[in-house]
Amino acid sequence: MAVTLQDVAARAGVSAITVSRALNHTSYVGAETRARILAAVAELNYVPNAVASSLRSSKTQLLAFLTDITNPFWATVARGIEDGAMEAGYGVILCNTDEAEVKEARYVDLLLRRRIDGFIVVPTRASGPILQNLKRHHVPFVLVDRAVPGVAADCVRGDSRSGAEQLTAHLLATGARRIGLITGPRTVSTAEERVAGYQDALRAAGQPGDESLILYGQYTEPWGYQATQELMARPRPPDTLFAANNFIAIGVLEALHTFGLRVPEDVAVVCFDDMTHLTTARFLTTVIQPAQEMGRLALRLLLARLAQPDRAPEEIILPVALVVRRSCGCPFTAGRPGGNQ
Amino acid sequence: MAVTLQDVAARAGVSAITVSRALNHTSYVGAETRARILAAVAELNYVPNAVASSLRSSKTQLLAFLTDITNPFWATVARGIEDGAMEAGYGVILCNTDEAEVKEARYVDLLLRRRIDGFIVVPTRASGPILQNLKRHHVPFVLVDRAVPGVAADCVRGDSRSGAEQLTAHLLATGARRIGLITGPRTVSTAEERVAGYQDALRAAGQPGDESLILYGQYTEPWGYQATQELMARPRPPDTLFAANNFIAIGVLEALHTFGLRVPEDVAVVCFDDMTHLTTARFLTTVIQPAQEMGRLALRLLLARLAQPDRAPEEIILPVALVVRRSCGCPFTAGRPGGNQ
DNA sequence: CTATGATATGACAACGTTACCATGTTAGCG
DNA sequence: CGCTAACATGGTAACGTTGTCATATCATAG
Repeated sequence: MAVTLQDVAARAGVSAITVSRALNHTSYVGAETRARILAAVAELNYVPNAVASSLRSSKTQLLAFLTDITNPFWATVARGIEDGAMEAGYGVILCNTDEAEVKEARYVDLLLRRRIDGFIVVPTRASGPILQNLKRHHVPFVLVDRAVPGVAADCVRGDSRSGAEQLTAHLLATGARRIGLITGPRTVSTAEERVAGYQDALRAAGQPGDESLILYGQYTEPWGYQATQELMARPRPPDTLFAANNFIAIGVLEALHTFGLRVPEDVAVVCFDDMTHLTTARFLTTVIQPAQEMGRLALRLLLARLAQPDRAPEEIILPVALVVRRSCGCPFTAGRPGGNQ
Repeated sequence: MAVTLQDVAARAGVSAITVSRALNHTSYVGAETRARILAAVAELNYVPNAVASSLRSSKTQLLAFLTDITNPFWATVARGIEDGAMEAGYGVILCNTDEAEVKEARYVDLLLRRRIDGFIVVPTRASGPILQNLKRHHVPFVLVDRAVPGVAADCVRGDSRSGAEQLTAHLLATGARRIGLITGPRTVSTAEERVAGYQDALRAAGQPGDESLILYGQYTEPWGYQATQELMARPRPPDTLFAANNFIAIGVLEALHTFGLRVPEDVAVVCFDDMTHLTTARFLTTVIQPAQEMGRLALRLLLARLAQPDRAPEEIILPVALVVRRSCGCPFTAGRPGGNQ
């Protein structure tokens, strides 16, 4: 049915290996021969069979990115990965894990069978066993955004702690008294790091800090909504809300809206992660992480490891940027309604 | 290096084929033998090699979804596809085409080499040649959201025309006089269908309709922004803006904001496509398309075609739903600030 | 008691490519 | 002029699985 190397070879009057070499530039091939081969390829409409090639060479030239691509932040990271991968001759399989270990494990299994060359993973703390599994099978992987305790691996992440500290310090400097922090699950390192940064800033400002203002939950909109309701219903509600990621921020804004509270007049709001191309984003004071860059670097680490499997694990911590816009209600933004960015 | 069927077979004291059959439930295997095989698999940590399997059986059990996954709408469709695929034993490769034919073509090429079993594509009109290429290679595909003239294929799409008509009729019924329509590129069928629906409604209302109020462009935020600026700067600006998709809507809102115009007090805004979990969404009057359902159905069509390659092309047109919220400024929404949904 | 079909296992070859080894030709160099 | 190295091409086998054909046992039906 399908056209094979043999067919092309026959048509060009050479052997199959020569055709392979011509197409893969893997050895010398005479100029004239090459021309004849290319002609035959075009005439027969030959499409190389990567499956056979992979079997023989035990390289699939495929990488996988496991994350919740529903979140535009990760979609952007994916973009960074993809661009670089394409350039290096790799394809990328994007897998929607929904941050659920069950789906994650299932995908890893599926991809191991497919003999994927390498993984880029946005892990949770529960990913440990899954990553160990990858190690056992000697499949290289790189972590993005989050560290996993007990797993030494290449990793690219933003400086959550410092970012949260900057954000909190800014709030304190411009008059915030009680800052509610709505963060993600304890199983995710960034959730705790952002808490740590928040506490760093309070400590530096000589404030005691009220433990009850810190709510752990999920990195989701419903959690932002629910936590806001809870915080604002208290006898002494916070005057400022710090959402630990973009989805939480959306829930926060929504909840405040239903309460009839204005931002920033009644309550100031800030968040972590940006949501480029979302109206709310141009309004929110936030800490921006270089998403695309993150992807690009993760890919670079993975390629490096593919080339040299036994190199020492490398951890890249990317600087983050505080972007002050209107939602925190501070006076510094007067005159630039759209915020910068 | 890696454990193979042979190794497992040796350990279990049977032949390789028996192991294959035991694992794939593809023929009779004695209960005791199966147990021994499964034990051997576990002890040796055997992971089947799908590459070899694919080569032999000429089925990869892989599907691809080509679209701009950066758009949450498509990410949701992807979810629908994935869920069903997983269930049917297929993996899905998500590919970010950015709606650019160059990337689309490159991916198709890549995936044809990999002998993907089938494609689900969100095409543009320029996709014609690419789809013809798929046909030439007898690789099944299904279109989503958009028809491509001259290409007979399975297709799932929303009823854009009717949706746009409903939306426009609602606006006219509640007092809109001049409705600016900011739509996508002429190369995308939905962009024109939404225009057609808009015109249907005007005609039905006995209104002449002002051609200059219809602006074709891109399905992107910058275009929404730019088009809004242009429309609102005119001597007789529209009193209502109809954004033909979610990204455009975001640009529209942003532009109005920089103009200092309030929604809906100064200008009413409606759009097509929903943005679940976005604050702006709960505020916008919109036409909702069942994204996840769309994906699920597209997958079902593809599976049907895989099972029976020569069946007649099927086109599924999904009903869409008008959801009235606050942004259109009509009185019907009084008392439900959050809108429904 | 034999025919029939369900049960259970195996041998062999093939899928389409590339790794490895081999061979020959030509050009350059001492 | 013989020797090395770059250039050019081919043969054979192997990657790990499964399609196809073959064989054997056993129970049940006629």
